[in-house]
Amino acid sequence: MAARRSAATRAGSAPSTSPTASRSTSGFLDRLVEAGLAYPAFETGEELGEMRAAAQARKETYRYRQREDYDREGAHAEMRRRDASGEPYVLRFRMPDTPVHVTDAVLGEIEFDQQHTDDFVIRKADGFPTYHMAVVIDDELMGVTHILRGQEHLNNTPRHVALQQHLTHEDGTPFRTPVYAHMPLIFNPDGSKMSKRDKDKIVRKAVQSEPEAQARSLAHISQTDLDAWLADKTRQLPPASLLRLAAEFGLELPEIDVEDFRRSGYLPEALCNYLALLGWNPGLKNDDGTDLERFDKPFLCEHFALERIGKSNAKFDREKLLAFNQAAIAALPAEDFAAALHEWCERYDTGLLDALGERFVLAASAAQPRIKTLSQCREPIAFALAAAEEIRFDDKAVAKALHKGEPNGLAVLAEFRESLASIEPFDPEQIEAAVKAFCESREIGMGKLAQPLRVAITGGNVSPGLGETLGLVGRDGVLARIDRCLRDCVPA
RNA sequence: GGCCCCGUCGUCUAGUCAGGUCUAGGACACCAGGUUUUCAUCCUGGUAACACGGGUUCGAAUCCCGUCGGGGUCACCA
Repeated sequence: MAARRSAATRAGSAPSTSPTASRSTSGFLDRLVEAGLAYPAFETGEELGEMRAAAQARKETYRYRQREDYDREGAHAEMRRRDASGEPYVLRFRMPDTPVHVTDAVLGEIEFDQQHTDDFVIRKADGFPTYHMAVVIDDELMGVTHILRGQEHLNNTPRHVALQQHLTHEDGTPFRTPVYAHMPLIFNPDGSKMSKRDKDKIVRKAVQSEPEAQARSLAHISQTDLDAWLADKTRQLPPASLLRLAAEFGLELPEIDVEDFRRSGYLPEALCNYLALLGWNPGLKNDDGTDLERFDKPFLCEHFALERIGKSNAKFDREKLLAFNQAAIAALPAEDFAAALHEWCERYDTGLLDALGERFVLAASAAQPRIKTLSQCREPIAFALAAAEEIRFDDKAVAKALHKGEPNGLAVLAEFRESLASIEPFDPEQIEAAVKAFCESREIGMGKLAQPLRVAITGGNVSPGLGETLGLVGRDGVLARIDRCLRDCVPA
C-alpha cells in the first residue's frame, strides 16, 4: 500500500507490476548503442566499489560518468569480443547533458540538473534489462498514459523521462512521456514510512532477540529460508508463516495489506473512504457547512481529480479509520450487516458461527451498534457464549444493582422471574414489552429492573438492549441465570 | 553529505494558484454537559494550529528571500 503504483492504459490492458519486456528490449537497446546514447561498460563490481569509496573519502557523491577519453571503437570491439565469448558486461545509458524537466500533475514543474544523475545501467551483466529500462519500454508498449506512484519514485523520473526522450521504435517513432503524478507517502504514527515490510521487521526483531527460539518451534519454516529471511531485511515471509510466527511470539502485527484490514474487520467502503481522504479531499461542503468527507465509491469516481492531491506526507490515523468503520457498520441495514458479519466469520471465526447457531442474526443485531470492527463482534455478546455457571458476578455491579436501593434489586428480580413464563414468543420485542409492563405496574423506573437483570444475565452492568440480552440467552437460560444470581448474590 | 519534495490544531485537512470577507473552518481524538433502562449511538459546548526571521504591501496563512524542521533518494533492487 505504501507503494501505490498504478497505471492507466490507453488500450485498457492490465497495468504491469513486473515488467516482462526482457526478450523484446534488444532492438531498443541496439538502436541506443548505435546512436551512442548507450554504451558498454566493463568495470567489475569491485572496481565500482573502490571508485565509490574513493569518492566518499573525498567527500564527494559518486556518480558514474562516461570517461572523457572513452574509446568508442575499442569499447565496441571489446563488446563484440565478449558477446562472442560469453563474457559479461553491462550497458549504460548516457544521461543527456541538459537538465531534465519533469511535469508532475501533483508537484508541478521540476527541473533535475543532469549533473546529479549518473549514467545508469540499463542492461545488467546477466543480460536482463534493469527496472528503469523495463518499465519505460513496458509502459510505452502497453500504451500507458498516466503513472501514479509514491513520491519515493520522484528521483527515478528524470531517468525515465530521459529514456523516453531518446528511445525510438523500430520505425523511428519516438516514445511518449506519460502524465506523472507523485503521491504523498503514508507514514506510521511514529513517523516511519508505512511499508509492506513493517510486519516482517517486527517479527524478525523478535526472532533475532531470542536466539534459542530460532531452533525451537519454527518447524514450519525451513532453516534455509529462515536464515535467508533473517539476514535480508528486504525479504518477506509468506503471510501465513508470518502470522504463525507472530502468534508464537505473541506479537501484534499492524495492518498493512488490504487482507490485514479485512481480517481485522474493516469494511471495504470504510477503508476506501478513509484512504481516499489521506492526501486528497473533494473540497466540497455539506449543507451544514462541515467539510464533505464521508462518501462512497461512485462519488469518488465522479469527483476524484489529480489536481486536488496534496503534496505533503500523511500519517495513517487508525483512530479516524476506526471511526469511519464504526459509522459504516452502523449505517448498514441490519440484514446487510448480518450478511457481512457472517461472511467475515466464515473466513476468520467459524467457531463463533457454531457457538451461535440460530442465534446468529440476533447476535448480529446486538453487536452492530456497539462495535468498531467486525473482529470485535464477540465482545458485546460474550455473556451469551458462556454457560450460566461461567458467569462471574462483578462485586461492584452486584452491590449497586442488587443490594442498594428500594425496592431491592434482588427482590425485583425474584418477582420478575415469575412473569417470564408468560412472555410469548420469547423474542426481543415481547421481552421489552414485558419489562416495560412490569415496571409500569410496579411504578418503578426501567433501571430498577434493567440493571438487576443485566447483572443476573451477564455478571456486569453493561449489555446490549434487554430484549437482545435475554433473547440471546433464551428463556431457560434466563431462568437458570436468575436462579443462580438469587442464590449466589445475597448480601454477606 | 549532494539532489529532490514538503511544512495550518495531537492527527487528517479547508483556506495558498487569482493577498482583505480568516478574531483561521471541518473531521478524528480528548474534555465538559444533555438524551437514553446500562453500553454504544445521538445532541450541545470546549481546549487546540498558520515552524521561525526578514522583505513586498494600506493589508500576508496566502507573494519573495533566508533559517530551521520533516521526508524521499543517491545499486548490475524493483
